[in-house]
Amino acid sequence: MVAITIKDVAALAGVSVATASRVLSGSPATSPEARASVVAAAARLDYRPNAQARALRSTHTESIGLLVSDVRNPFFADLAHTVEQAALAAGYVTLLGNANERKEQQDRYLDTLISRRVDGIVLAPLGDGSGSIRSLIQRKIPTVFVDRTVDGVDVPSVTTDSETGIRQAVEHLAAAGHTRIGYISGPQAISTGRDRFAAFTRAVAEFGLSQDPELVYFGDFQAASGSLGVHALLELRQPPTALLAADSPMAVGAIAILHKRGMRIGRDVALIAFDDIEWFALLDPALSVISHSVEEMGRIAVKMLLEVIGGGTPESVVLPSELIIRASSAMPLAGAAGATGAPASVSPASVSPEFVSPAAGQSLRKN
Amino acid sequence: MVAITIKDVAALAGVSVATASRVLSGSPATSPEARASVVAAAARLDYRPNAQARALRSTHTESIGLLVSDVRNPFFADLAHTVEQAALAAGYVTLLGNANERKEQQDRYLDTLISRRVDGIVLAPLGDGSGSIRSLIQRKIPTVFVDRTVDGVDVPSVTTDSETGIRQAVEHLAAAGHTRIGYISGPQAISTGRDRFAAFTRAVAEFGLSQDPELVYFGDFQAASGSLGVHALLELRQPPTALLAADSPMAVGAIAILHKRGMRIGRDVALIAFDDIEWFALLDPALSVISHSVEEMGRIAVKMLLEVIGGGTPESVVLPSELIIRASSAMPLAGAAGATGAPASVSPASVSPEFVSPAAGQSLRKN
DNA sequence: CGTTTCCATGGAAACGATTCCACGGGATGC
DNA sequence: GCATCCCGTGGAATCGTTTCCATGGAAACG
Repeated sequence: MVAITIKDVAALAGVSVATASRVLSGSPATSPEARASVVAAAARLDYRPNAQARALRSTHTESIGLLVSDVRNPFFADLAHTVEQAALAAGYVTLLGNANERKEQQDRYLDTLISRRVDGIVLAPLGDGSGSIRSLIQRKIPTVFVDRTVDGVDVPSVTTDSETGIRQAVEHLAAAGHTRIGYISGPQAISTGRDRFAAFTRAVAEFGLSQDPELVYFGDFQAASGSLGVHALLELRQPPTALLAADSPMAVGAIAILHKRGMRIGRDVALIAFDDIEWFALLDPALSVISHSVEEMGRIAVKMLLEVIGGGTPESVVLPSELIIRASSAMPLAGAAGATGAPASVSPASVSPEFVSPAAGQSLRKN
Repeated sequence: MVAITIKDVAALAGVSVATASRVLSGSPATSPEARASVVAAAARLDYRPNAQARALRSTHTESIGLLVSDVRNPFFADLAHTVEQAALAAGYVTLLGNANERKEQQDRYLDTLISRRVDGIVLAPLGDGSGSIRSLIQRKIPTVFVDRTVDGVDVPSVTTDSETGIRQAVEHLAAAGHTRIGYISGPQAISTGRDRFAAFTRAVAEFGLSQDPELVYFGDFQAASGSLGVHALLELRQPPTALLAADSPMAVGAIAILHKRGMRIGRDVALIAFDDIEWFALLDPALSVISHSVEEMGRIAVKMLLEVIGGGTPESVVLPSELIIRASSAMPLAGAAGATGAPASVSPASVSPEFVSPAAGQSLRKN
């Protein structure tokens, strides 16, 4: 770790450090000769400016922080990817942190991002406005929330309107004759967990389905709780005939346990997941999902953050969600009144043909 | 962004900055009274030390960099997670970068990590030893390679022994009567791409299977190329009866295109993927995989990096891989000589859906 | 030709922390 | 009771860079 400093460059180039600095940071007040020799010297020594020192003096770092709540959740992995690409295009490098759905870790990362003086932060927040989130606001560090919000904290955000998609899903299940829908909810400490649960509650009431509180299992947005949720719901005296999972990892956990119990998805039980993940369409039966655009969310979040950094105060954006019906929920409930009843007129938002076509519907052997 | 510095804390506490610094960094040479008042002042002002300034003076930052080649690849997402947890346990915070399988992005991230003076770097390298990797070595920045290596660059690494798993997979397919295995390879510019391809070539020769070079498609480890690969392989005059994908995203791409073409995995064509991803077992048929432990890889990588930071020179570690047989490859090739291993010279071209017997095993119909 | 303007340059201050060094006073040793 | 040691403390140097300010020489102008 032998350090090569700007002094070495200046010495080799035969100029002062001030001139070397000017050349290296592209100040116009330099002569061609100085420029040439400094550039040559820097290249020859493979000089890398010390970002700490640079950031200490000037107050921007050309970097942003992105703190997601779980990298292993494909939704956030995709989000990380799009945010990073968008930021790169704008000349910023993205430091990615993983809160792992834990408040202490979120606080810890937030602290390091703050003390590393990133120019701005894109955050999928967790918990309430206490702890490091409060500091973030007080310090007026440019921040935008993504996917989630925090009550009482006034920060521009990009979120999804869960209401529409969930309403469509419930409507669709009701039309297929389901009256008892099991809901695997996210935690109520997270805005998306609350919003989606509220939307579900309203939809169930609206379509006259069972409001039995036992039909709701509160998970933590991670896979294991999806398994536990299915387990609990299927043990009920009157188990649900359809399941709705509030995010994709919980859906994965749900599918795993359904397999293990020998339940056939799409026949013995319908399943719909919030979040559209590439390979959900590859499952057999393909999984019906409530889809929303990660790419757009990431792109807009970066755009908004740049606005905040530039001193603006952008309006929050709410992106739409929509139901995509595939085979996991396409079949009417066996023996249900629904097949003959009025709800048959319900027309779902969108059906992607390739996933419910006879080709995909052909029988595949299962192990 | 009003800055609260240690000066403010010292002033409020009524001590000098030197004393404040000592208290805040836990130096023993402080009096209880000083400690109390400084801590109180810091809390009251919500003081966060400026990491830049701190790192400028002391030469360590308590942070490591982790540069993965593709966050959206679940293998790397999992790796990121385990590395991050292991590092956190050791008191380091992890800055995650995503090279997106592109050398320029890798160089760019490496540069920023270097100039931010991380204490060490865990890198899944890309390309040859040129560019920023060279700088890394020259500067003697503690580094360990993970998953991949770079020829001619002497850095401790944690990798997987692809040979065993791939040999098992080929043996297994040969035993099932397959003679033409299509291989969807990774790029030859990446060590794992080369190693796995070489292992495949050797295994195919060893078991007397077709060495037709047309049976190999060179992809780029990303999903789209898996689709292209399947497409190309199935268009051959003599298409393969089994497919082996060198990583999981390409396997996903492969599955998608197989579905679209109406090919039934496990019956019309066998499929095995390198990398075990949680939900591969949830597919129907469940996917046979060559498995290796991400958790261990991440844990060991961090342990080795800490050793290097501490001045040691740990030995490189090679982790085992093993075949896990599931339904996607479990069925013997119809009309083949059988599972005894003697590969008969049955023309694979004769295999088409019509000839596949309704099958042993509990065949489940799908909706 | 003399004065002003311009501009590349170097010296030095500043950023916010850590840390070396010197100092003073209380406790200790003889 | 005097010299020594220890220890908490403050002043100041330091890390590597940017940037303000002064300088001096060349160009431009009258």
